[in-house]
Amino acid sequence: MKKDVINIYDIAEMAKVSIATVSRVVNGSDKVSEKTRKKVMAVIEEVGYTPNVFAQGLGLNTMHTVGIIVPTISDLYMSSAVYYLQEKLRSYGYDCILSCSGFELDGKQRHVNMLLSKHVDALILVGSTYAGNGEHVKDTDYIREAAQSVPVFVVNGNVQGDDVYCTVNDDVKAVYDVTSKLIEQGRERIVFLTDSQSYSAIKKRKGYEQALEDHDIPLRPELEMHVVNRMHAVRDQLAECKVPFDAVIASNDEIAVGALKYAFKKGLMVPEELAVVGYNNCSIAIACEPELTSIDNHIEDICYQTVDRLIAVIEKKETNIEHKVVIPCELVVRGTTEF
Amino acid sequence: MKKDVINIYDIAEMAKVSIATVSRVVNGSDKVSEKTRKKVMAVIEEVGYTPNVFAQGLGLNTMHTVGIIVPTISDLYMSSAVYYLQEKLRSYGYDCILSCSGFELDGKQRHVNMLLSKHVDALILVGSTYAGNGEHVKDTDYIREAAQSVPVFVVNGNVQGDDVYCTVNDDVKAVYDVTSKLIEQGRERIVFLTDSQSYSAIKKRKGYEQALEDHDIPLRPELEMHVVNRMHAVRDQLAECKVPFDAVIASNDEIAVGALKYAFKKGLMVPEELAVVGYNNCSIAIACEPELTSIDNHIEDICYQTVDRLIAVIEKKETNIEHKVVIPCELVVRGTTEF
DNA sequence: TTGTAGGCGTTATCAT
DNA sequence: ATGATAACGCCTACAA
Repeated sequence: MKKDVINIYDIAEMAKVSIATVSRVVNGSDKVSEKTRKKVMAVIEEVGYTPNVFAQGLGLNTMHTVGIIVPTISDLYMSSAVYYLQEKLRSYGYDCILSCSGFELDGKQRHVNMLLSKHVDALILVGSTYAGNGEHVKDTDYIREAAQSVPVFVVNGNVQGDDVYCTVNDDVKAVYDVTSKLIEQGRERIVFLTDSQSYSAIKKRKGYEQALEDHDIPLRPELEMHVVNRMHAVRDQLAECKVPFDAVIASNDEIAVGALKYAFKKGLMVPEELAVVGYNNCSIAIACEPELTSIDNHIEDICYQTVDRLIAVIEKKETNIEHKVVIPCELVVRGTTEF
Repeated sequence: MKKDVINIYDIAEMAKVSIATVSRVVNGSDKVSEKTRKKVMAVIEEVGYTPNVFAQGLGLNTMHTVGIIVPTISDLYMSSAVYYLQEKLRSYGYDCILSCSGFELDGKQRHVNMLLSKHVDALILVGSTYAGNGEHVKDTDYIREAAQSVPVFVVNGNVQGDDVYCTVNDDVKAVYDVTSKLIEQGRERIVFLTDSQSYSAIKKRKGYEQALEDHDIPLRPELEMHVVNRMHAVRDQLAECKVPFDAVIASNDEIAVGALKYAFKKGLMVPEELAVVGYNNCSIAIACEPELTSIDNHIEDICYQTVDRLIAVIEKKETNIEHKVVIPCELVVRGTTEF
């Protein structure tokens, strides 16, 4: 019982004009008399004609679609990023094909190629995992290669290359500032927790280390811990830490809540005996008690910035688009610190 | 610096065969001699040829793409559903176009039509919001209309119609069972909290009311509260409740955590003085303290069921596909109840 | 202002 | 087993 698909010839016939004229009307050309336009529009409205996107795509080699790749969408940070991206893209008339690549290089490459073969107009990679860890430049070669076909935009990661555009947070400063605040309140044994070696994790660590140095506090390797991104795992890993500590800075809110659970289990007062700072300011930050002080990365701004530049590149063919835009973070103070 | 796009004619020329033969090789036809196949494949590999999807789409009228519509992706329930859906679809060689429609009828209709005009092979609507509230059958007419063009699959919602397929949870039973358990432990004043009038909210309420009735406990309208889906709002709304209560069943985990925050503010012991049960068993359920007893809806199963049937319908043209599949829920017991 | 015709890259139906 | 050719539906010079 499929609806009969009607095409431009049908409209042309019904309106007693040529298909060229119908095409002009549909595409808003000004070379059509008002009278014919009205006539054609009437027919189009009546039968509810929409141009066949495949045929359009074939000729123009674009379907007004951009590919969005995330490691996983099942994560509050990623999903809100995708939300803002697709909302903004849609406002410009673009659809998004979503693809979850996982965290492995192999998967990333495969998914990039799959989307390229779909002739998307641009590619957006969401998450600092796509920026590699800075050690092996080769790990991001596939991005530069993709950018030879289509402009690539990286959200929260920095990758250098022609036609590669990045939007990142000022993570170094954000962590530097909050670490300094903790130090100035007398905390000296501050734990830094992260679950990856990604671009943004590295920046956060840098801010942490820089703040310690600038306050003449020796770095203690035991306090920089690599953890698994699950709350209970973090709690248990902290319990095994041999040295005492009085504050925790985590690279995301889940990990921070893990630290909170550690405090709860140990019977430590938060924030008096242990201060905790999270990252991303997602809804988990207000689900716990006390509620979590967290660094908000203004993901909405990042996404809008990204899409605006994307449109400028692919539609207006603007050539002087910034390759790297930095969005500031904001410290949202709640109950797990004494700020 | 775009890469030169090479097409089937180029391959044909380089391999000294006709385009028809190239097409056969690409599509794995068995009417090609092993020798020519080798020859053509060699050329294809060498130059890295991939068929133009637009041209394929134009001829076959499909691009192996399904449209997924969610009210918002920025929600743990929706995002994990989308994760499982797209993962499974991709394993079958299908891509997904994602679309966030909001909760209003108007937006839903618009987004459905937009995806239809993209000639997706099927449509998946995620969330019971698409099932209407059961009062106005007209509210789901747009779904039946869409199903005239393409099969429609509803995740967690029940809509009747030709070529409309639904996968839902056994919400009535899940809530009935947990309510009964609470009653059997001596709780008599059980609050039921929901933020919508959706299909699944209605089923949950039904389970709640049925359990009370079966245990000869009078329904109290004051205890069935409609709340805003934000933790602090729930907390404050509960604080204004005039009648006492000793248990809360919430239609999602955020709302349940709101109840937890109410207890914390009032200084009530959980679960001794107030038991709390959430729904969806998302990561928020383990972020709070005590951790939340929650009803797990096995969203992974729902999604896999959905995609399996989708493939059966659109590829194998099977005709005896179940229009409604029910997946059981599972009660995950944690610290907010005395089960 | 309007119409004609060629091209976009496949797939599929014929012949051969 | 292979090749020639007609769709598929649209856009857009170029002609009128």
